[in-house]
Amino acid sequence: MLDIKKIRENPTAMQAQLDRRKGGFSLQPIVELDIQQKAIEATRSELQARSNEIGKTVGEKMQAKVAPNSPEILALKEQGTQFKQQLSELEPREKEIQQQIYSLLLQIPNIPSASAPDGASEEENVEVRRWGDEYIPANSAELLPHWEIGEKTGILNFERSAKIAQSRFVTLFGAGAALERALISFMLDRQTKAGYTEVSPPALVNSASLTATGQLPKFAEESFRCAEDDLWLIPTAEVPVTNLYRGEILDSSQLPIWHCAYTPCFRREAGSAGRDTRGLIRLHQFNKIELVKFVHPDTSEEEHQKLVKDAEAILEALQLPYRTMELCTGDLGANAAKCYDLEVWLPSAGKYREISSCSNFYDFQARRADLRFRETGKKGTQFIHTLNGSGLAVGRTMAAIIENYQQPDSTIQIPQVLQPYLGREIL
RNA sequence: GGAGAGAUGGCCGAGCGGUUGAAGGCGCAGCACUGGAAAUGCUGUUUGGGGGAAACUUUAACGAGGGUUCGAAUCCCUCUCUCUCCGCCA
Repeated sequence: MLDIKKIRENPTAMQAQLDRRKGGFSLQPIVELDIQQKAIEATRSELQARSNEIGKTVGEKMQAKVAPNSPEILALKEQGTQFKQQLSELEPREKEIQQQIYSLLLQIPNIPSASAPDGASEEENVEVRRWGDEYIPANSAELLPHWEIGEKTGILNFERSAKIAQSRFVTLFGAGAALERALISFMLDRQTKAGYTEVSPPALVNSASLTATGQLPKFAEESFRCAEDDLWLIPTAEVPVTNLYRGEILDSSQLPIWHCAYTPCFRREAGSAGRDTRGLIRLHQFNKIELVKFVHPDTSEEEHQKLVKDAEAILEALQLPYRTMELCTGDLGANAAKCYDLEVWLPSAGKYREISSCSNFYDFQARRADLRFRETGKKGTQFIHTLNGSGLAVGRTMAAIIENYQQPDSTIQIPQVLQPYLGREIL
């Protein structure tokens, strides 16, 4: 959520920054409602002051043993009733306008960081680095996509999963299931060593949580919902973990807080019919290790760079070729101010595919989540900066391993760092 | 799921219709005392909105939302959460 004060103070500058996104978001209606709201508030507050005064006076008279039904008191009561009547017209109007402002604000995306590159679409994302050798075998006919290898070796099963659930679900068998478990352990071990505190949060969250991180109201159709209970299946651990400190005021000495979490993630993939229908790339349920940071605003740029490094470290340890892309304003998610995507090399497709998205939200989520901190010993509060990134998506990592480590005989070599976890070298 | 109890400031805890943003204690910060500390004493110590350069001022908030009243932390209703007992169940 954007800062209404900043919008009020400098609407044109804010609008110009917002327009770097395209999409035609207008602050104008908010500005107008805000003016109305302030006018009503001034009147209401004045009326309330006078009404409070009467209440006080009556109290004083009663203490002084003035008879409750004396003309003096009755006159005051009458006045009070009149104020109350006036207030009862103003109050609902003010609330209504406040509600309108709030719901409009909830729909406005974040202002892109000054350093985010301008651009219209993903075409204009900027490659910041590339690591490892793209695996292109001499005889590319031998090269199989991961789902074919997976089905051949029996470690992935999509058909039976469709029977028990729907399409876009997978069941892992035997060494496949073990490989996933190994990856989860490896990633968590690695990130805990890097300084993140592991948490294991609920996988169902309420609407308030989804609103705080920015999935609601705009992306309701992307999440699975348990309507009876006002609970939703989490689309990412970002939601429960970021909400951990919602509504709290932390002390600056507690910052930064770094968490990593392994959770299943659930997405309806409503807008992606026909895309990535095979394999592990786009499932309704997948596992992910998420990194979430709560930091002092002064350090958030630096913390962001470190977070990207922590995600990249996993790919490097697994010896998977990748590139790091900085998203342009046209491809930036609605909540992010700045974002790097890590893309892993998938030989069967002959291209890089997103495997981690590392975002800095600045105070956008914190404002929605009322997530503040106080500088030790000082007065007043500020909003925390929140950041997160995948470290990494487990299914996509499996796909990348299967494809990049496939042997001519359709077996899969196990990356060295995973061998201690699996107790084998070949799968 | 049934029955009961409860939710107050960073924490503990009083208040149960009248000038209470809220006694008291703890904690924390500053000052005094001290060679330094402990102990002691004094002072301060919630947040949001509006106005103001500031001092300050006004308004709101005692789990959340409604209601009664001139006036609500205190009374009524709904919801959420916590605890105890019973039932059910991984």
